[in-house]
Formats: sequence, C-alpha cells, structure tokens
Amino acid sequence: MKLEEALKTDKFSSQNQKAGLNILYTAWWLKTIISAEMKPMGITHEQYNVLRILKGTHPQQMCVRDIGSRMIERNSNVPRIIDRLVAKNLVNRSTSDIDKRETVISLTNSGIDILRSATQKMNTLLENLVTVDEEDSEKLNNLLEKYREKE
Amino acid sequence: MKLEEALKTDKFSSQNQKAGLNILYTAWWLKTIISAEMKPMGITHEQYNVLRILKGTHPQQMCVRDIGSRMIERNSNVPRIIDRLVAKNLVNRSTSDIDKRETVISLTNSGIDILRSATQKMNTLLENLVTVDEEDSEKLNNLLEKYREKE
DNA sequence: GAACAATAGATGTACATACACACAAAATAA
DNA sequence: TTATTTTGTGTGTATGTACATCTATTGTTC
Repeated sequence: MKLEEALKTDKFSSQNQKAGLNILYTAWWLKTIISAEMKPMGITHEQYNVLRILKGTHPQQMCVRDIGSRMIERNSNVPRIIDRLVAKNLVNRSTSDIDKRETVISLTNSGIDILRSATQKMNTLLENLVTVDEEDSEKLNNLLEKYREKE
Repeated sequence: MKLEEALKTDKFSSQNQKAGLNILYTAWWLKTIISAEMKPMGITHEQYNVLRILKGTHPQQMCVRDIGSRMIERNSNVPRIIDRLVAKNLVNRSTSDIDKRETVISLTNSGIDILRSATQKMNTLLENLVTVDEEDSEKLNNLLEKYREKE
C-alpha cells in the first residue's frame, strides 16, 4: 500500500519528507503485527525483545544497563519490563555479588521455552509476511543507515 | 551508524530480518529527534501530528474518527490527545449539529500559531538532519512500500 | 413507529515511553 | 581515610498505545 493511501493524503513536500513518515508508518505496521503474534504467548514485543537480548549471553546473567543499551527503543524503562517478566517467572533477578549496585538478570527455563516458541513464530511470520528478497533488503538496510547518517 | 553498532550485536539471520529491526530502530531514532524539537513548544510529536492533520481541512472542523484514520499510529487514542490539546487551548471541541454522536475539532488561533512554528522547525530539522538526496529517498519509499506488500 | 443493530466517542486498565529525581554503592579526589 | 563524584537502579508522573466496554445517537428492519 502506498503511503498516500495509508495516510489518506498526498501532501508530501518532498520524497525526503515522505520517507520520514514512511519509516514511522512502516515501523508502526510491523510492531502491530509482531505484537499480535506474541499476544497468545502472553508477552508483549518489548518483553520479547528483552528475552531475545538475554539469550545473547545465556546461561550467563546480564545487568539491567547492558539490556537497556541493546534495546531497539533506548529509553525503555527496563526495570519495569523486568518486573513483568519476573512476575511471569520468565527471568530471575538478583543483586550482583561483584557490584552490589547492579541487578543481574537471567532466563528461567520457562523463559527459554517461551523464547524458543516466540522466535519460531517470528521466523515463520517474517518468511510469510515479508516477501522482499535479500538483495532488496540489503539496499533497504543501506538506505536506512544512510538516512541516519548524522546519528 | 550501522545497526550492528547501534544494537551491539551482529547476530542477524538475514538481511530481511535485519531490515525489520532497522526499520524499528530508525523510527525510534527519528521519533526521538522530532520529540526533542517539539518539546520547547510544549507539545509532543503525537499532538503535532493531530494539529498537522487538522490543518488539512482548516478552517473547517474534523471529527475524531477522521483524525484517527489519518494518524501515523492508527491505534492512537485520539480523544485523549484532544483532551490535552483542548487543555492547552490549541483546539476547540464541540458536538456536531448534524450528527450528535460526532465530536468535531477545529484549530484555535494559538493552535495555528504553534503549528506554524512547529512546521517551520520540522522543515529546518529535516533539511539539516537528513542528507539523503531525493533519488535515494524515492528508492527508500519504494522499498518500504514493497516491504509492506502484504498489508 | 418500535425493536434491534451499527456507529461515534468516552473511559477504564495494562503496558510502555520519556524524563526527572532519589538512593545506595562504587570510584575517585583531596 | 574522608569527602565528593559517578554509576546503577528504582520510582514517580505525564503521556501515549492497545484493547475492551459503556453510553448516546443514528440507521435499519419489521
């Protein structure tokens, strides 16, 4: 669907301006689909993101700060997302022995199970949903990184 | 900045999968910059979005439903965003005479003023921030629309 | 016209974001 | 060593998202 159709307007002052709105709209679209996919498993896509990050060092723990620095949305309030994962028994939380300021988090067995099925679902979803070929995806990645040039 | 650097990982199973994360991350990045730009004017970027939509029919009114269908994030809770704009005297809210179920919204003079400066700021921001040329922006738009093919 | 269904919007709740601030622990300076 | 600063985390508040439910009004069907 053209963005013009999605936003019911064709008043874009330039391709550049349209690109900004197109990025925001596409992200919303993707996030909505991912959330719907995760919902039956009882987690949100942000919670999935945290589990996915924890997988990176599993079975070792990771502190809250390191999780935060790997989140797609950097200002996520990680302690509170962890609260909800702890309540669902998907992660363990404890104070670090080395540095008592740090809270370290690790996946529980349930957490690993949920993560496995969630990842499976995500892969299937992406395969069926997004039919852009690898070459075009690479072009898209390059253009997005060029877009963020002044980051 | 490469996404690998931003997310401190290089574990992407494909360009396709990376593209999904890249879209989400770029949207977050852009949204953060826009929010910072709007903040001194006392509005959020969602509120700006509503003002911008109202501009489309100004000086005519628009009902809540029509605003919602033009929002970048479709599930926005428009009545509550309107609440905040009314509180700041940037829009007027009244019941439609034709259909008493409808609440119609219009810009106030303050709303128009704020919108004018906000739009000015946004244009300058985009000019300075995003240095992708029109040709590349067009490619980016085409790829994003291709990405949403199954919408 | 009366009964029923559909629609527009408001509102409640859970979750998340954005950001300020508080507090304890660790690192550093004096 | 003591005082000060920095760091890691938790928490409060305002805003927004996602979704369910409620109410008033309008449209439809008989």
